[in-house]
Amino acid sequence: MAAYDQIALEKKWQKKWRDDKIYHFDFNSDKKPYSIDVPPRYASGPLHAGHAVHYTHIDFAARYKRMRGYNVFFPLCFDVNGIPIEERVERQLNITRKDIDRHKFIKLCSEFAEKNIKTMTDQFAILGESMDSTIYYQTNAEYYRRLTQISFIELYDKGHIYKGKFPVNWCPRCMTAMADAEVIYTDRKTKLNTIKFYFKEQPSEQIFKYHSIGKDKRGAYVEIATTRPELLPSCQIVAVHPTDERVPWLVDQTLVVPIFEKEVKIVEDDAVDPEFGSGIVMICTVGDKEDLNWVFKYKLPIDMSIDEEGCMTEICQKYKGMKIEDARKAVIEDLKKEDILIKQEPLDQNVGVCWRCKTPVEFVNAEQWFLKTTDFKKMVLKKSDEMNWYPKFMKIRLEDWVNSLEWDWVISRQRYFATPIPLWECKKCNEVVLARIDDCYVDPTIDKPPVDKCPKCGGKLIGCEDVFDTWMDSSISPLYNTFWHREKENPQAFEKLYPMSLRPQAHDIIRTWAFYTILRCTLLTDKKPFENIMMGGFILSEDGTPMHASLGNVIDPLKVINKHGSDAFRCYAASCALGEDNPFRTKDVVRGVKLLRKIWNVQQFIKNVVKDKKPKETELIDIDKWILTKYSKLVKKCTKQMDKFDCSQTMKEVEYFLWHELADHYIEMIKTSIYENKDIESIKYTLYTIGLGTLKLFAVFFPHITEEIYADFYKKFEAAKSIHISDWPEPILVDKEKESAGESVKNYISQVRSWKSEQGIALNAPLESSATYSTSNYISKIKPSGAIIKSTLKYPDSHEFIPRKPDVEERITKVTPVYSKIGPTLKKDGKKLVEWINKNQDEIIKKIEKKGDIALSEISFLGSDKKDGLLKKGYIQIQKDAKVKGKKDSTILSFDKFYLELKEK
RNA sequence: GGGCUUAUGGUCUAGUGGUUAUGACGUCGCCUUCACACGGCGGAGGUCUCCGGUUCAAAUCCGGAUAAGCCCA
Repeated sequence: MAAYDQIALEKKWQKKWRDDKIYHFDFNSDKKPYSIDVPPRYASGPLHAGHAVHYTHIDFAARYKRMRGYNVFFPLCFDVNGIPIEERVERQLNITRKDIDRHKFIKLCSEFAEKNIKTMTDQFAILGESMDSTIYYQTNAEYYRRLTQISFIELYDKGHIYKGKFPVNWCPRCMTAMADAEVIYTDRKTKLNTIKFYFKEQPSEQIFKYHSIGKDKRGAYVEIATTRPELLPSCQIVAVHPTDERVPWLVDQTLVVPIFEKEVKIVEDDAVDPEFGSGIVMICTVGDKEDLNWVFKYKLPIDMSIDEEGCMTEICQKYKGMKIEDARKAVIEDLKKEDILIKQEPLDQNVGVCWRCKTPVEFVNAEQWFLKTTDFKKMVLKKSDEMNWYPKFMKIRLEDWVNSLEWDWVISRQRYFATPIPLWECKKCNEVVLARIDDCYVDPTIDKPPVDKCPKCGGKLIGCEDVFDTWMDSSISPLYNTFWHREKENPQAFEKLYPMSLRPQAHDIIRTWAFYTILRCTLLTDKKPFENIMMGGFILSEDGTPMHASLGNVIDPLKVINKHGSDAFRCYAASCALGEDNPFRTKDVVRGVKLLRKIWNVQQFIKNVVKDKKPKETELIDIDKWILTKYSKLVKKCTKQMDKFDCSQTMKEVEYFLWHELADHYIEMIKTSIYENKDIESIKYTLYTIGLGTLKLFAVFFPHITEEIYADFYKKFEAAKSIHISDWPEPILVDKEKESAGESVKNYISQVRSWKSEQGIALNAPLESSATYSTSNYISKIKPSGAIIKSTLKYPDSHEFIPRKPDVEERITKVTPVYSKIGPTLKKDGKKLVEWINKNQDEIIKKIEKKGDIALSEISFLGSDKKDGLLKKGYIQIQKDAKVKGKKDSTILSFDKFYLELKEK
């Protein structure tokens, strides 16, 4: 027997596949293309087990389609722009991007990413992913960024881009916009100030019975608690929770903001925490993230109290120009003087600060570029309807997102490591000059504009320093993959490849990657970007928490693979249901190891039986027709399931078939025939066909071991040089009669085996059984396989199969109702009948033993005069005594559907 | 707070209205059998999260509750 070393054979094949270019996408092929819009892996670090599972799922689809005869486009790609990489570089070197030269910083980011790309490329190979590395891209390359820029220029020309103001996180000390990821939260002690907001008009007297509402010489007021009194000038509304008992008195009333004398309305809103302060809160533009939601919900004006330098703005009147902290002190002093401050209490607060300098983060208004999205909701929904979603419910998430859109997409970022926005602006009149499409890729911070000076006023043109949101790059991946605007490289490719066949992705980025891709690609091409979209779920850690680097619970797939092998890891991956969250289980990998060994052993058996000649189709014995029918049904089912990307179910089915139907039943049954060289041609043909077929079904999941077995045995008889470019198996035959006969033989053997086990008789011990009795129908099913039954169960050769009842006294022990028959026909009466059957057991048994059945007309409440009986109608099932008397010198055992006569010892 | 999803033996999981709920891991018992003891055969182990409803019949359909996951620019 060949030695089995999973780890060694995996290494061998990974190298060979690379050398032989097995997974090559052929641009000149006549085969139908199947193009996969692979998620470009983000280059901020190596893969963890979650990523590994996700890409393995994509690989299953790629391998399946390849075996189905498609020319599979499965690129290797990486996403290499944006904040997380910048952030990691900054943290590693403990600098900010503003500390060093812009282009030097970009280079550091790029070097950091390249290192990770190299690691991940190796990881993909080790995982056995069948990507074609000759179709490669990374999103920070000029060839890719060029397309991002061209897409922007086209969208600009179509009028979908505009410039506007939008609040952004801002560190007043570093003087820079910040991404959410750069904001960290720390606990801080601050003061909660309770302030009087006077009513504009005197409210009804009844209101004063409630808490936090008062009256002084200046009039009636409500108490509002705030930690940020310096934001009073940008207070826009005041809100209470809808269940608050004061709602009827407060909502729609007008209050006057102290000091600034601004009038604001009171609204009711779920988002108010009734436990905080007085339960009445002021909403300012814009103090924190929550305020931003209010802004869009109530369409509030974005008047800012704080500017980019952390100073108070124009609207703060006499506080204008003060630093935030100074302004707060001054406002509190003034409130005290006016007797408007009721109290100050210490408060523990969780506040967002700049990760580096720990200064509290503010929101400031910044000039931003927008891509219109709210105008295209219907278009996106229509395109998403034109795609097949797997699983379907994921589409609802996209729809809900699209329907909830309230503002357009801010596509500019004040960052460095990303695609530059390809435009220049006039210093004097703000006129925008776009780059020429032919000049892209351009970097306006280095490159000259296409015209020397402003075409409108002759002013100086300044290169745009903003860059694009990373999603601007990744959301045109279908356009890059299909050679959009790259006709020179490959003139027919776009026509041939767009829309792409499959978008695989994870469900957490539906609102980003899926949405933006559908939006942009449709705006640019009028067609949907892909036909099918497959959503992977999350891989949780062993303890059930989601796997995140920050939680410290990530599992390194290479550690698992070094110990158990990639195929075993892929077995775990295959067991993860599509679209659902799956906890990682080392146990499941170990189970994979067992399955692989089983596959290996079964295949060794087949090889030893079939030997060195490919078996020809021949006259088949019953048992072969049985297993071939089951196998053919398996192939059909697997094909159907794989078409729906249901890998977990497919692997389960193949595994069950191989391990139980084939190994435990079929092989056990035919062993003696092989040793005795009986029916050998039929068996060889069956073993070869099913051996190769199941190996192919498994090849999608376990590329290494299947290739090894294929190369070692089947390849010399088959055309394909690798199992992975061989054809997906076809059903061989479906013979319902023989299938049912085979099932009877299987059940017969398994029942007698169980009985032997119960009796403590070794399974291979001889059993002195002289005859099997049953109905002629049953006997005709199992008798042709009599030799197999005898040899498997170790009966003597003289054992007979007799088509009649043995000479026994039968006794009915129980009559049970058959609900599936009674219910649908009798409906409400069915309940009574069931009750009656269970109550009158003895009577029913007696009658049946006497007359054979009970007529429905005998059961009074049914009111039936029909002659049909309970048994005839199938309303009841009879259970018989397991122990029956036999003839002299013998015992007769009763099994389900047959009797077995044993010689008395 | 909103949307979507999930809840099944100790653990993970299949389950498509039909009453005895699938399989794996673990566990217990038996069996060296010539592909495999990392194997085979068998057993024990379940109020199908909870509360209502629809139905002759609900793990399954509907409503509500609870808990968990993802997303909410």
